[in-house]
Amino acid sequence: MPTATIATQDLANADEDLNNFIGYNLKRVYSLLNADLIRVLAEFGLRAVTFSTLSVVVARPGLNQTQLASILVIERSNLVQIIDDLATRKLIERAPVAGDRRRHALLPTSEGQALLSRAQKVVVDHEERMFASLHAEERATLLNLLQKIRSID
Amino acid sequence: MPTATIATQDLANADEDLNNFIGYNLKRVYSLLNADLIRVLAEFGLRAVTFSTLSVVVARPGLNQTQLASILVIERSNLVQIIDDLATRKLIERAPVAGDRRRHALLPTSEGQALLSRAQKVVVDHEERMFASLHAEERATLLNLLQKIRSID
DNA sequence: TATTGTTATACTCTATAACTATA
DNA sequence: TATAGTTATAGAGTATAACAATA
Repeated sequence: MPTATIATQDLANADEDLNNFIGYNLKRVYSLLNADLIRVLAEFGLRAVTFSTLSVVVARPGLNQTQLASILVIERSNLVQIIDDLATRKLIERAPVAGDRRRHALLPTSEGQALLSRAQKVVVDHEERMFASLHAEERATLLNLLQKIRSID
Repeated sequence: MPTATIATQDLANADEDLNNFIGYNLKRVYSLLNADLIRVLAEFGLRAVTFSTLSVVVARPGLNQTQLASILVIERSNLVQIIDDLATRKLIERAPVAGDRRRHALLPTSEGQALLSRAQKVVVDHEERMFASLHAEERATLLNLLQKIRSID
């Protein structure tokens, strides 16, 4: 065996320095979650961002695109195709706003609300699976810690 | 004021449904962290993935690209340009492996080790800043919870 | 036949600049 | 002049297929 190779067992902890960083672990977890979320949302023809957008439109009907972009922290320009996607599928609609013809009030259709309801259940199941190694209190702690970090923003 | 508009104060919690999902909070935190990490690593001409790669090469000199790709969970094909980048800058080198001319043993240069040392300090500072709202025990808890979630993989 | 590194390519996500219509 | 929505575009990040060299 050549001297420059390394034993298989040593590979397990080869990223041990990185594992001390919260950010590295967070990215790895995010990648795992995201891959599974993409998979489960595909059933509904949704991506993570169209799911999020539909959620906010259902929760706050009447928002315009600038407000929505601000809430979800995405560029207005990138929101256009997201809204197009949802509107083409009749899940939301762009309604005219009285008094300002520049704006569109975004409203969910009943189909949009129904699809969101079904998708939410599947996302809850997805999280149940992904966080199976944590008990309820640990999940609550994790949620709380993440929200605390977000509070710096 | 048109009926379809919404009061400013209602915008604050417009993503309240999403905020019940750990995944949504995790993505938002990841985005915050990543933006700051990109900023601080730019000083060293590093990206997150070149920093990670350099870390593993320094920790485990002699790995080949297939092993490294497996450790970092990135495609071998995408690793090529990452290694090219680090090698061009003389931070690592591709050394021949005795007995297998297909493989390269990846070795850090002393410049690579020195740059990594300096970059690690800056990444520690970056995490210190980003997690300022958490005390030491909370940070340890967060790290532990994230590693538990990764254990399903 | 299988593996290693590589190239080419495509798709998603994200960021920026500039346009139009309206205010 | 400023704002809302839009278009175009470019840069990352990521995934897949196929190839040459070597095992």
